[in-house]
Amino acid sequence: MKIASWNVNSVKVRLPHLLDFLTTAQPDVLCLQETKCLADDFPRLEIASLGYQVETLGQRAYNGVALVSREPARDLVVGLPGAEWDDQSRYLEASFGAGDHEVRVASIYLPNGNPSATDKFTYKLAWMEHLVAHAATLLEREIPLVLAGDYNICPADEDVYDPVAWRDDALCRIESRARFRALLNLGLTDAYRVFHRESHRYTFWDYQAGRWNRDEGLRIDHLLLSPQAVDRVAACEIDKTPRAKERASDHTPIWCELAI
DNA sequence: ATGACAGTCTGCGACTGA
Repeated sequence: MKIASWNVNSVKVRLPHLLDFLTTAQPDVLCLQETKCLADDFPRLEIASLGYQVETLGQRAYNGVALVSREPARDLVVGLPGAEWDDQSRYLEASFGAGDHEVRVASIYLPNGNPSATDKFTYKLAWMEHLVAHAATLLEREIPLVLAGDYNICPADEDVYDPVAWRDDALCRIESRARFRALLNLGLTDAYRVFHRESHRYTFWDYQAGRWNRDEGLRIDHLLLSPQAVDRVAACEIDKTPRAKERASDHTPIWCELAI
């Protein structure tokens, strides 16, 4: 089972690239973030024509997450449990497959948190603490679990093109990294680092200042795996193809293959 | 260098993002 994650920065604008990715990469489940549209406006027909169905939590103009899948999603959880005060569309979770083939998947759009001297940073940290608590609950199920999404966290300096310049940014602050490590300390594994030890591998490149052409980016999109998922993971790659296209998202997809 | 991004709608400038 191939599970991918991609912050598309508007699903309407990115629809041609999205259809292209579904056709070429053939994921079984694709987690989307920053869809930026209401559920009623989601381009379901075009996606359905490729044999995929959609579950989404959307809002106007900002945020928005979705699960695009070949099989129907089961036991949907809409919004981050325990964070019912959050009115932003940032979390969607469901099961795919049945019995020994069941995988629980979440599409996560974690708050950015900048500027880090404001309540936006407080909101990010609070949101992360709820995510840690919920992840602990999910891990008790002892099933394959993939927490996929735009975490807006660079786990280490090697995940940043210029760690000194980014040191005080909400994506790199020690408070943000500590909470990301709290997820790992629960027993979750960063799927990309199972297969790749190289520094300077990115999933995001800012639109400004020629960051893409200079390969100056950030690794902020992650697939976190439960022990039962790590036992089955066969590959994890960042697909840079979509980022190179005209009118691209500033993020590019990351995917993993589970032997399920 | 009076610059150099992209998306949305409160819409032709402001807000948000990373």
